[in-house]
Amino acid sequence: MGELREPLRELIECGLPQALEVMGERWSFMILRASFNGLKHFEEFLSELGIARNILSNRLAKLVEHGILKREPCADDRRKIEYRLTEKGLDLLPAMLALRQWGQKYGSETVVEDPVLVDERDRLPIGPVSILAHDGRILGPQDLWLTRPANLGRRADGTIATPGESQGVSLGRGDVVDLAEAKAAAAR
Amino acid sequence: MGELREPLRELIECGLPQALEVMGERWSFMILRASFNGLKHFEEFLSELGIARNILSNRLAKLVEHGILKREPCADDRRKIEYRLTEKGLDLLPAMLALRQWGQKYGSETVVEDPVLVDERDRLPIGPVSILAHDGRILGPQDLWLTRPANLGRRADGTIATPGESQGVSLGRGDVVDLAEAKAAAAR
DNA sequence: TAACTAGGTTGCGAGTTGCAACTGAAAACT
DNA sequence: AGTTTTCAGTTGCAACTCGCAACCTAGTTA
Repeated sequence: MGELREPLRELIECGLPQALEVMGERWSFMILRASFNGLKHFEEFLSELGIARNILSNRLAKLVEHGILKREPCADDRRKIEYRLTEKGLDLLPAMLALRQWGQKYGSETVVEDPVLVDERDRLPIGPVSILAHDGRILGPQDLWLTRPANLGRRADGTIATPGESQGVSLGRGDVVDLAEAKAAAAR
Repeated sequence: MGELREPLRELIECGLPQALEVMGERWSFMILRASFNGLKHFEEFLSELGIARNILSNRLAKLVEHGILKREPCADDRRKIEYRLTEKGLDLLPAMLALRQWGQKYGSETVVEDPVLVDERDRLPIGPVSILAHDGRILGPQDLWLTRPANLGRRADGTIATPGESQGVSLGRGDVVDLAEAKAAAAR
């Protein structure tokens, strides 16, 4: 594995900071979850989340500004405003579920009585949010490798994969990382 | 679909708040990513992330306290301390990747030259972080349904699935949510 | 011994957060 | 019509957190 160390460019350009700009704020994920749960109105969020009015107002405005929620006046009651998830907001579902599954796996209290997310086809609980290979295999840290776009492998049809497609994700730093080693180290 | 509305119990018990307690802090995810990138020492994080010393100190301590990183004095130089990911920390990889993929998908600048996460088997870029059904099918928002544990389906062998296993995830609120409807609404 | 390095801690100003009270418009009651 | 209630905000103020710079301490190097 060649030494691969780039001139340490700013890490601002890797997707994560952009995501955190909105979702890193203290209440954003809780509001997002409430939206996934079907809440739409200001006062609903307010009483459900126990957040301060001004913060909620501010957060909702930011989420709307970033295109995660959209703000529509209600037809039947013109005081009311509906905050609904956009496509962009719905796309945060994997991230939210991954976080929640992690929190649940390591959290102290497990409340089994709460409703459960199921596959509507067979009503069985969903599995863990997973990192998939291009062919659908589930990948763990030990299966991942960080490399330069130039060193990408070739697909069966001989075409070179481009990082942009299929959500190829940059880790943003010019270092080859052996996640398997990291995993081994974690095991002590 | 029966009306399903619980007495609005506190939402603190759903995994997400527990996750956010640590990872909701402003720099936690950036530090985590740096860890995945192989950074181990205080001064490395400091210069790489551009974070303030005191905040970094505080965040690292919290991450250690929550068992995401572990703090080990370096063998060869007893001034140095290594911060390494634990198993619990490694388990945050799907959440971090999901966030990053989202940020990259909707972010303005796409830097193609950055290194890319690949499947080490064939060196092809990884796919999107996905929500899987128990049988491995990839699920979208439209395939998900929120239900009570009592109404779970049965597996092929006739056993009733338990929410605890296979990362069944509670949304924490006693409301049945039709995510397909939400998706349709998002489309405008 | 002096200088340097790694990892913190402390003090200070600026920015955020939470709480409570107030506003202003639309709906509901009387 | 006139009062009250509801909805979604805004404003003022206290408490907390952040970022910056300076300082501190133990271990290493010259």
